[in-house]
Amino acid sequence: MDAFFAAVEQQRRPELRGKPVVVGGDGNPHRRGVVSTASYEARAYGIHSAMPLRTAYKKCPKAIFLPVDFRAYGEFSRRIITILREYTLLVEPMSMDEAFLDVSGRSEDPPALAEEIRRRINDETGLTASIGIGPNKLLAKIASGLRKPDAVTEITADGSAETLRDLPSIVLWGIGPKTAARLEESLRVRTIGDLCAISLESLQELLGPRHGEYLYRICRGRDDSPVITEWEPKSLSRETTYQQDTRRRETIVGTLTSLSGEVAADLRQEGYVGRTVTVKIRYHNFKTHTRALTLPESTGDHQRILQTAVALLDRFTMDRPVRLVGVRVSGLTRPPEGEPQTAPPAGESVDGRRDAKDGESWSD
DNA sequence: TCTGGGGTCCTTATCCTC
DNA sequence: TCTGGAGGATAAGGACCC
Repeated sequence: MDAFFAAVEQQRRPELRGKPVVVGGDGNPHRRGVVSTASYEARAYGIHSAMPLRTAYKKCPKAIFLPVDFRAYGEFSRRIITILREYTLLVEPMSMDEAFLDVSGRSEDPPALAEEIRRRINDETGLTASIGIGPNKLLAKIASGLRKPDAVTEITADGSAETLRDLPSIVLWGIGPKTAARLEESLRVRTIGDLCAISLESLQELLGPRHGEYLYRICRGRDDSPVITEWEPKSLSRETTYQQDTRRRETIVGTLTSLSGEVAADLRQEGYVGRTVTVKIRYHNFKTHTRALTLPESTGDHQRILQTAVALLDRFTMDRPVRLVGVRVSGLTRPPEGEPQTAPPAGESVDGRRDAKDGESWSD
């Protein structure tokens, strides 16, 4: 979808159409937060995703700044996914605004099919989409970004080498700013064509065996990854950035309490328990550290997660102001049939003996 | 001076067991 | 008893994606 969050806001509030709209944070450009999505009108001022809201405000003070309304965007997303599933059940949602479709089982001409899907999304939601067609996910994804907005673009197997050759290496999945810089500095690689000229061994020496081999394949347009219609999460987490850095332990413990509760609620809702608890601390200078502990058994219980998180907090040096605190639970599994995913509320413990033996009182 | 939040995967180091 | 791997689990950090 093109500028999805901003486009939804402009769709449901017609007075915003044609104006620079910036969606991000809590909608206050004087507080901490970054741009999630900028409308095309806002992009004309140099505003883009991941830019600090304060910076965006300096570039265009008259832009309309709005908070992120995930619920509203999720509704549009579901409507779009429903349309897509009419064409194939092999739909892999990548995020709220992006999905892969495997239409190799359909007989239509792919561009005609894509054009029909693009038109139906527009008719039924008022939003524009850009669709890429390719012999694999990698090339379809690149194609979708070549012409935006509201376009259908195809990369064929035969034409892929020529199409890719002069594109900057950073358009490839898995090459970000750091890797692009390393490739340029060490190997004078700037385009995908440059990358194709580098030996497998050189790439692996620079970037490691896995990443090197991966880049060697994708710069040639090779990708055999399947369209995955559903997958299991590996971790669930919550984190928050303070509006002002803090060094008060009570404040941080309070934050850990609410974050742990939110993670526990997510675990319960999604039907998982997890074994490893990780606490993340970002200091005022943006240095970010984690401390993790793997428990003897999985849990989804708020108090157990919180107790572990507080113990982990004590392993950080609290000599600098903190700007972000996070809690993550990983090593997720489905709890065994018939067992509660979380401890029952205080006074209803079914497992009091173990609590007493361990000397742990986390029933309150 | 500024730099969100929710994820995944990889690399490296360390410890432990066989 | 000592030594050296192999290999799994855990922990920490980093790059990347949307």
